[in-house]
Amino acid sequence: MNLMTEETDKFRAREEKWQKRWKQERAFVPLNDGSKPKYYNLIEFPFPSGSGLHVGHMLPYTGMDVLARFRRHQGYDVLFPIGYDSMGISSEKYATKIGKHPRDSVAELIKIFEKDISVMGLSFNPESTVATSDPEFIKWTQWMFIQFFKAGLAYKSELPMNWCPCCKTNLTNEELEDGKCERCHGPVEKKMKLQWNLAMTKYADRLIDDLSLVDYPEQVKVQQINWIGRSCGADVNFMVDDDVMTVYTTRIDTIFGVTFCVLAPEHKLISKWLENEKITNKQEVMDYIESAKSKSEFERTDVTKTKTGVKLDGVMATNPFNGRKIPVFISDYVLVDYGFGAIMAVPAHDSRDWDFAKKFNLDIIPVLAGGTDGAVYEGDGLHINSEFLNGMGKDEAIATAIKYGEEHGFAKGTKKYKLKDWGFSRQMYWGEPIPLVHCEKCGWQPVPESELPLLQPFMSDYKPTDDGESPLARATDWVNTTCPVCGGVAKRETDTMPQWAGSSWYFMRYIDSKNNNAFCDRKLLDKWMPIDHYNGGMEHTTRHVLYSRFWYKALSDLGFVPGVEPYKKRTSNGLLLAEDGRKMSKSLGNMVPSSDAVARAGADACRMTILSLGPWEQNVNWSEGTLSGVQRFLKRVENLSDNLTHDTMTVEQERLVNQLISDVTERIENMRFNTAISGMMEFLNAFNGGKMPYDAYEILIQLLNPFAPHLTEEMWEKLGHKDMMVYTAWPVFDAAKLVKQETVIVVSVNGKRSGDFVVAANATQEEITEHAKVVAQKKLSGVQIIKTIYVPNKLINFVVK
RNA sequence: GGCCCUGUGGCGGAAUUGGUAGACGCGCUUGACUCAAAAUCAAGUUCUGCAAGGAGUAUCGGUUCAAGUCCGAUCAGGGCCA
Repeated sequence: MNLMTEETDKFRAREEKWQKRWKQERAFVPLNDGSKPKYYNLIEFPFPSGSGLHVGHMLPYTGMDVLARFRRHQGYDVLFPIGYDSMGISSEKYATKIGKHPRDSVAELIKIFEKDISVMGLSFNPESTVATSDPEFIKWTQWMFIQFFKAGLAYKSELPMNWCPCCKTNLTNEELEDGKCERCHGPVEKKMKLQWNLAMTKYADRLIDDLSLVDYPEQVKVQQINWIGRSCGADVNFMVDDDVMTVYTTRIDTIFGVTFCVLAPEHKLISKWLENEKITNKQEVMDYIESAKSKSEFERTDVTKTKTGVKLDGVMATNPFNGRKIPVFISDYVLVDYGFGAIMAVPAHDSRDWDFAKKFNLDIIPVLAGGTDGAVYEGDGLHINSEFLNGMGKDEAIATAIKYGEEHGFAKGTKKYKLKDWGFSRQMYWGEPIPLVHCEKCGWQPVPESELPLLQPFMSDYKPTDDGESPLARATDWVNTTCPVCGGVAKRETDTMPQWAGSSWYFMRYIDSKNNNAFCDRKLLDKWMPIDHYNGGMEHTTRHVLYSRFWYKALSDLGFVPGVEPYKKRTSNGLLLAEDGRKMSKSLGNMVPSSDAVARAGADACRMTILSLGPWEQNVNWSEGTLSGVQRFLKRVENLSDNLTHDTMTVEQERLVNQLISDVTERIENMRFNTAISGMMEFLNAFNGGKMPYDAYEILIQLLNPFAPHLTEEMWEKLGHKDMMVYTAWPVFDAAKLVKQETVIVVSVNGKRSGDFVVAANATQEEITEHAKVVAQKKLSGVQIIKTIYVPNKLINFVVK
């Protein structure tokens, strides 16, 4: 590729000059004096990892930097911060790999990251940086947890957790990929352990309903709604002799078609029935339970696999609606932590139940009209074989059945969610210790606020233990403490918080990063929240974004933050892949480190290349060709500064300038950076071979500034301006000057193009029609014009026969 | 299996509400400059055809005066979920 290496040195020297000046004049520090409206522009902060920053990391930073600079030109007081998500499993793993303590490896990595970021000319506020591993930051993360604990949102419960024997830690469902550990890709086992939860499901309805208050891409909203998985259904109590067996169903209207029930292998009633010898095929049942343990949720609910299960001999349930006795099975396709871990099966109208009934030779009773014999029918139809529901449609039958069940006390209408409470315990060293102590007399008590932050003890060996306990459990001096209430003997909680804890509120610390008395001054929160624009990866839609929305709502209910939503607007960028179309990675050797690209072509060229590659939301491939094309463009812009005229602009030149302002403004606003750049290239091409009027050039430089801030500052200075470009007002266009003097009219016959002609913009329709007939003469001879369609300033179409 | 997205030259990609398909960039071809090359500048570059013309936005069908754009089916690729 033909990069101009001798030019690059010049570019680089200039870039350093301006970066230094921006820093000296605190150009990117918000004024915070109320003289301008605020704009909070946010990127997702990186976690410092060993592979360093490549051009892909720079994509969201650069795009949002263009917007930050654009908003400053528009007169906003802009907060555009960056920090480091330096607490959690990824930082710990990196430290382990290089054999250093995470506190040291994190500090080193942050230095490298800061350098890479600064040479790109990104306009982050250098005075508001935060790192989630800073003791001052941890203090407030822990403080917030304590508020949640006091409000009853944090509780301990025994849940089946995903135990990764390789990473020796428990993972939430969100940290699984295809049922395997997302970090080591190894298999995951189910393991029961007492752990801390945050009661996120309490907010499930609001997390769905409040989406109407925010501007997120439709796709993101849909994904969050599906993830939360709200369903309206009914709890129905089946009796098994004296035991109540409750099932959850969304189709209570099919109750008369129930021919069996299925329990999850972990269901509590099973162990009871095994103990009291109710179940007569004990060994078979126990074997099945054992085999289900090793399967992941993914395997268990895979609809394509054949159903397995065991009948519980000796157990019969009674359908409360008709008194019918039905058999009970256990099967692994029923999950213990959704609903009650128990379902009623209607084989005639559910394919999973159908498969199961066929395999075990069970009755199939159709209760909806419209099906055919010998096949499952999952469509709608009027109810049959259903006593008092006969003849009803779905909605009416559901309402009637719920009413009947409620009147008789064996069913009630309820809502259920797929969303689970947030498993908040981790068994790793490099996480915020959960700030609670357990006293025999007083139970769980929060660490007094004056003792925050509660840091982990220094441990040189912080590898997790083999038995699933946190490494902190080995630090007995630290674990043994006194009860903050009664002063008696107590033990500290040894589990730590997940990676997602710090990132759930970091954006508020940016606003007031050095405050010692509060996580953020309330007046400043009122001023800067909510975030006006938050851009980040699509992969965070159901994790980070949902967690932080929950966190914010919880703080809001406790009166600590204004409003109920943290992010007014959310956008997502695509991935920047390597030139070969694969993900950039060290091991594939296809990585383009940003520092390397800057060294070869300069920061301005690098920034514009990243944004030129394709549309914002789509995945794009890095291209060295684009890099050299952009560098050529920048060189031409610079050379043009020696080729300016002071002539007044022609009418056509004025139109081009106004059109450019209009286009670039609109395209930046809509994050269509690739076409904003190509628009400026077109503009330059329109002046090929000639001179550009001074005024036109000055506007081009202003529009180009957010993309190529260094070169444009240099040219701005060369034009004789003393002030820096950072706060110059954005150019405005005159709509009256956008009108073309002449337009090209396309002539078509029956929709097929047959020529075009140029006409004055003020020509009448009659003149145009006559002219068009001449142009299309060949195709119009010997035919009859039935209809003429005229699209003003664009096209005229003759419909002929 | 469900939900969602994408499919346009040799390549990356442009095309308000349906209204000139291929902007812009890369690459390539030719020319100028040069002993030569690089860089730069100029012209060209969807396919087919000498040309007039014809064909053309994954495939097939539909709606419309007019479809890359809207509708239906199919195929291919990707994402999220189960």
